Amino acid sequence: MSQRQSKTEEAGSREGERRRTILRAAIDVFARKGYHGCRIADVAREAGVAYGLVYHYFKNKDELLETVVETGWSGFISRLRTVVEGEGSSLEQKVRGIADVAFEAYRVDPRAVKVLILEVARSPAGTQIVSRQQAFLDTIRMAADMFRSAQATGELRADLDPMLCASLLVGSIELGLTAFVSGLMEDRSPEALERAKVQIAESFLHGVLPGAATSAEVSWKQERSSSGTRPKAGKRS
Amino acid sequence: MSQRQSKTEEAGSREGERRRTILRAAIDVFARKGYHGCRIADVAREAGVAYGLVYHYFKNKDELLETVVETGWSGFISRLRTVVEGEGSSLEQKVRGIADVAFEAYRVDPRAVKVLILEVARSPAGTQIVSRQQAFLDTIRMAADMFRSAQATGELRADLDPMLCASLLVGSIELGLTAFVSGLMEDRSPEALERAKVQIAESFLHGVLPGAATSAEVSWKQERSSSGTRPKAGKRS
Amino acid sequence: MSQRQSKTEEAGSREGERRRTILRAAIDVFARKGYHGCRIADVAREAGVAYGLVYHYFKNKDELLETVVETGWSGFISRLRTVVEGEGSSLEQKVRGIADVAFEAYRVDPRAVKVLILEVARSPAGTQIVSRQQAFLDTIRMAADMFRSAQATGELRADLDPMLCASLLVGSIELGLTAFVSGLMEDRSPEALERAKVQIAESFLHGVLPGAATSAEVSWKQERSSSGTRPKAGKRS
Amino acid sequence: MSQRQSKTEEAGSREGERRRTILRAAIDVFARKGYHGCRIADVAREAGVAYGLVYHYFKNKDELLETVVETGWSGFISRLRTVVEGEGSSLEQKVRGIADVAFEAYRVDPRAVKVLILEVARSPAGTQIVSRQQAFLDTIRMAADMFRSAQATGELRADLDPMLCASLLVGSIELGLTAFVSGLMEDRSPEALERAKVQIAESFLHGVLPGAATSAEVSWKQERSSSGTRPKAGKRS
DNA sequence: CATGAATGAGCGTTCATTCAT
DNA sequence: AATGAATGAACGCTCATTCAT
Repeated sequence: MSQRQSKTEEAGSREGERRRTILRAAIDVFARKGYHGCRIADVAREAGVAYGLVYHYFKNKDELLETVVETGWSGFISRLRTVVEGEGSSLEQKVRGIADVAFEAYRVDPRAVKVLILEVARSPAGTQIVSRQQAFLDTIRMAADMFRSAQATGELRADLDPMLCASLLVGSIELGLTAFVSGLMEDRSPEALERAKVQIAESFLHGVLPGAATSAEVSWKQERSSSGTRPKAGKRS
Repeated sequence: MSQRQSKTEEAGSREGERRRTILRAAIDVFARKGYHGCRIADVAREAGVAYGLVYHYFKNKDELLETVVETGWSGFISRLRTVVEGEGSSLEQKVRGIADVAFEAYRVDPRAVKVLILEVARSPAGTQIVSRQQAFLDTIRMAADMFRSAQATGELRADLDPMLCASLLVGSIELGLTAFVSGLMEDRSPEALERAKVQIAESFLHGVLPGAATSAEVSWKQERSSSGTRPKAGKRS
Repeated sequence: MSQRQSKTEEAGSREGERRRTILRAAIDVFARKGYHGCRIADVAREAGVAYGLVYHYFKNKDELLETVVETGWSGFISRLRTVVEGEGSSLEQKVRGIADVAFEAYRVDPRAVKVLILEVARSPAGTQIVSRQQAFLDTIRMAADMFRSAQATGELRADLDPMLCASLLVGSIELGLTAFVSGLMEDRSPEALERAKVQIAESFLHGVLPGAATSAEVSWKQERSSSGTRPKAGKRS
Repeated sequence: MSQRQSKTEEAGSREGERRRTILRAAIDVFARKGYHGCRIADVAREAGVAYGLVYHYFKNKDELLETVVETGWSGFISRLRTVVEGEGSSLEQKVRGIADVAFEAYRVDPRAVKVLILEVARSPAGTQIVSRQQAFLDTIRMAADMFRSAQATGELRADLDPMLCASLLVGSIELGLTAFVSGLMEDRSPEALERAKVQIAESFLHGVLPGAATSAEVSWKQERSSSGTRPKAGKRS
């Protein structure tokens, strides 16, 4: 930001570059072979740096994963929080916002999402360093709080368990993304992603909201039912 | 059951007993520490047998997991298939049946379900022996087929992607179970499980079915709002 | 020898049969895969008996080899001793007799010879149980004694080291046999073996005897140049 | 040799130094306890390096032996080839040259020769990696070719099998060396070695050459009978 | 900072040997 | 005698981590 940076800052940015290279390599390798299935050497090779350099920037293999997770997760969480805490927006908008954030994260960096899903979301409690395990659960809790508040304002049916609603939403989104990650969905175009996002959000809302139809439902149904060739997607004819 | 068993059966059952003991121990240990986080010694200790005996019954650590998975999965899948292929039952019934099977499996053997979820459903493709990875995807595909057929008969809205519907259903159930597995749900009583199951199925159906209310919805809502003792659950044989 | 055998002897012979079966299997397996390269299970399978039975007849794996060696070697050594100590026979006759014994042993049981050569003749001193190592060296020493005596009677040139003579003879015979064992000699017919035996003996005698030609040399040369049917071999009982 | 070495050479020699240290240790340990009788830990301890370093330089235990063999054997074979293909030298000279090479190799590094003899020359075919088994057989084949050529020029009697001649020569030399390796020969002084070498070569030549006496025989006999360091066998004064 | 050689604990697997039946 | 399940020490190999340069 300032015109001149101190030496430390310059070094920091240069150092940061290396650090980021390694982090990037770690994400790719973790996504490809999994945390347990790869060696530090794989990360170093992928990053094009010397073996030992990884240990200059990261205390150990675990911290490497920890950092990958925190980096990826913190951005995700903060964006999520912005959506969830958004004053003046309805539950509907918030739910759609959550789906937006998740699918956008996947669009921007699918491999990072894969790592977050595979290595963070699940994996035995015993092995887990607290922060990792917590990260994922916190997301669900955050959503649960949102649903609890919505119940207080009457936006959500009172007979539903907020924690379960959160699990359903997150589970739907996660397995929706997993369908792409795993190759179950053959069409991985941006349009297909967009459609999936909408279906997930609308189905969920439809399932849990008190009223019959959501406000966005009309346009959604119209869009979907009017033509078979997606006249509006435009991009890839 | 019969008064006398043939020698083969006796021997078979005796040998099978040990084998099953080890398998059981493997499930518990895998559930507790994860496949990568445990050693063969842990399994042996848990089973109360000598180190080498594990290798008498299983070729190696991987085959041990493979067997755990196949054993647990095959029963699950066959029960699932029975539900999905059930002639004369509506989509609604099938969806509820799927939730029944999944939650019943969890009720009977939560640790086995945990292993199946953690070690099978996800984990890097590279490491995976085909059968493992496939097992989970096949489940989703089976559900997708079910939804495709339902679209043909008009039971499911034509504007939904069947594969995505399958992902949503499976994802909802899986994360619902994960909420219990991970401890997010504090109340793990049979009643709480039952409630969760119903909520998941109904929310999903609500979300994707063409009509406004499902046939079970009235009683469901009543049940929920009137008492916590499930006066009507009835189903469970 | 007697008309009736005691129970013990009968049992002994039945027991001996099993024992011999296992021993035979051990020889074959050792010959095929080597002592270190095979497991007790291999021997048991080859013999068609149960795993544990091997341990009824032999204390451990090492004793099994020990027994193979002693059995095979003792007969060989005693036949050798008969030849070497033969009163009234010349050095020439003794040397030819040694070659006879060795090649006959190979003709009768090539695999046993292979084991003796591979597992006994050589192998690091440290590992060796005394008897094994000694067996082979004793053979050489026996031959050395023979040569020493022959020097005393003037049958062998005085300027040769008897121990070395023994090594040469044994080495020639052994590598001659190895040529067959290893497949270097393509023609493994009895005639080819016979010819090899003669060449080895004659070349050795030629090389170390004082005189120009050995007494058998004329007939040998004639035999070689005239016909392949060994008109004179005669010896073989 | 040059005053300055390039960095690469320095590094190469430093890395090579460690590698050679381990190789040296492997030779010594293999010679002492045999390939099967020693553990990697023994090699590491002998070399004075950490366990894992062995695996830094060699892929596995087998490659370690393979390298020992190839290193030792290649030099031996190439020297042998020089002798065998030597233009203008007679069969006599070549045979003596072969003995020279073999005994010189033993003089320079008896333990390496021991390993080559024990672990390479013999050992069950199944276990053998091709190169090992082949190495030894190639040596015999090389000698066989030499003898075949000698027959064509009349230097060797036509009635002898060249392959067998090769086996005899190699066998004589090998067991001659074995006599030293195994301790059968008590006197292992350079002079004793020299005498053994001469006796082996002369006896062999005597045995297979067409003429009565070899050209070197006179001097050989004189040397043996005249010299003051052992007037007449006299055992070990 | 950068490199990669060096270290050694950890773990999967083998297999000789014992033992209950 | 015969069987094969049970035992556990032994050992090869991996790989996270440290260290000298």
